[in-house]
Amino acid sequence: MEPIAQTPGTSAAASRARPARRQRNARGQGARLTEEIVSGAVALIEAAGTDEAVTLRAVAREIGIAAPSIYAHFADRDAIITAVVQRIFEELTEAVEAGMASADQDPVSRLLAGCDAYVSFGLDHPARYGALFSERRMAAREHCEPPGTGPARTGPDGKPVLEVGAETFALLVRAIEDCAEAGVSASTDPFSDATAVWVAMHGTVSLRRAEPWFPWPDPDQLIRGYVLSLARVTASAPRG
Amino acid sequence: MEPIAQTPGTSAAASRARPARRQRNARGQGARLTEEIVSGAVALIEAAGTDEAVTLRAVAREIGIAAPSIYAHFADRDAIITAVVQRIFEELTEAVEAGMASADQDPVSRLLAGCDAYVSFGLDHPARYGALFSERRMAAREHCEPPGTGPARTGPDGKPVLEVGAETFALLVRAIEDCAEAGVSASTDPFSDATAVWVAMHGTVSLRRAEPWFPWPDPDQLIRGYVLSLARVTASAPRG
DNA sequence: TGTACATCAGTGAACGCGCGTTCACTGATGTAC
DNA sequence: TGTACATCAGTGAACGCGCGTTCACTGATGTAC
Repeated sequence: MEPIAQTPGTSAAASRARPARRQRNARGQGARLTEEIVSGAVALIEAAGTDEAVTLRAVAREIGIAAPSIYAHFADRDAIITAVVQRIFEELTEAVEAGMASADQDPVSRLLAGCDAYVSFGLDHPARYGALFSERRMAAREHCEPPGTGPARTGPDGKPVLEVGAETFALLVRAIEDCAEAGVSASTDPFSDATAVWVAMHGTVSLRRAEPWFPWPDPDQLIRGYVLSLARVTASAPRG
Repeated sequence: MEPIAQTPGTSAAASRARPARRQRNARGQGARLTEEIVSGAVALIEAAGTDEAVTLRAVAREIGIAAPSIYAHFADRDAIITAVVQRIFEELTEAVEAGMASADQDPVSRLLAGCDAYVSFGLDHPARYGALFSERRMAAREHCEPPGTGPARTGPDGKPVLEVGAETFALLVRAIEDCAEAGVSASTDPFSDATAVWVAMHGTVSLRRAEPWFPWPDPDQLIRGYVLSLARVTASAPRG
């Protein structure tokens, strides 16, 4: 019997039978394990509902390697968390882009669809979303950048550079700009108005998760009401 | 030399010299330690910036007792967290009440002052505020109430009963009701509008804490803009 | 007023656990000659 | 084509730590007689 390539652990129920010795990656493919470590960490977050579950040993167990093997790919636990947050922000950005792409072409519909996708991502994947703004993630960031790096850095376009979640926020700004250019929003400062919309969406997701017993209104209605108002939309979207 | 009564540890810098044997509480005063445990836990949260710092041993160290002594007062760690959250919500309610009390008598001023106090509490005490909505607190709640307790419970007045933070939220609802009754708000559903304001305030505090590098606008202006709009205030406040 | 005793408010040692991290190592894969 | 060797991609045992929790205990405080 020849050894059979083992699918990397996709079960976060780590208490199953210890998997057989994993087949090692081929010569130049060591970086593949880097991705598996991140995926394993995300699986743990999803299973436990919190990024507190991401420990070196738990991740190693999850993907069927020995714990010290991680050190060849990440300096420490915080580095894993940082990579996980980047991965999840990419997923969030993709979700928002997909939502916008599936909407009608008019800018208000696209804005609403994007916001709807953001909130839906947060409500459908509360553990993932929570990891984006968790205390552990903040602790991980502190390791990366020493204090006194200076205030908001600005990019080549003169606008402030967002460190994480930049792409996601940029989609929102752009969507409001499109509305303003199309004459269906009175926004004169899309960046500020996008900030307001972001605050409302994050508050919605975050509070709903923290207070599930509260009689929350339907998120769709809420989003529609908030977003249209905060993005200063003047013309109603084509169909309801 | 007689033993000197020791002030309960108010220093969260737990690495100081081990305090002398603490003087025990008098006969019927055992409950006093219950309060000290909660205070010690809050001090740890304040010092570490997160409620992850609240462990039985750390709390015991903080207030100068042996770890097992806690079991006479709390069933486990989650029970401490639950008590801490109650304590902090009381503080938040007091802060909002104090803010409202210091404002002018007109209802819009009182509403704005209350909201300002809420946001200020969150920004000035991020660790405390964070504990109110943390993942650990959610985990603690799960222990308390078994699933299937049913949906939103209603109190004697027929309104849904908020489990934690009920008083704080009630202040907000009342403030909007007062505006509506005084004819300076078009709100026909103060509960829903208070929910909207709550979401905006929580989003503001929560995101600011998670993304300190972002070029956030002045919180006062933001609150004023959000609250007046979301609470459907029709008349402007007396001065600025 | 004196004394035996119950109670209260804790203590100290110990358990088993999972954790981050280190260290020396293994053994398959590719490469130089 | 064969063989010695370097490299890569990991492993396994062990460390010291802080944790939640248990257990038997201590010793001051109050109370009954």
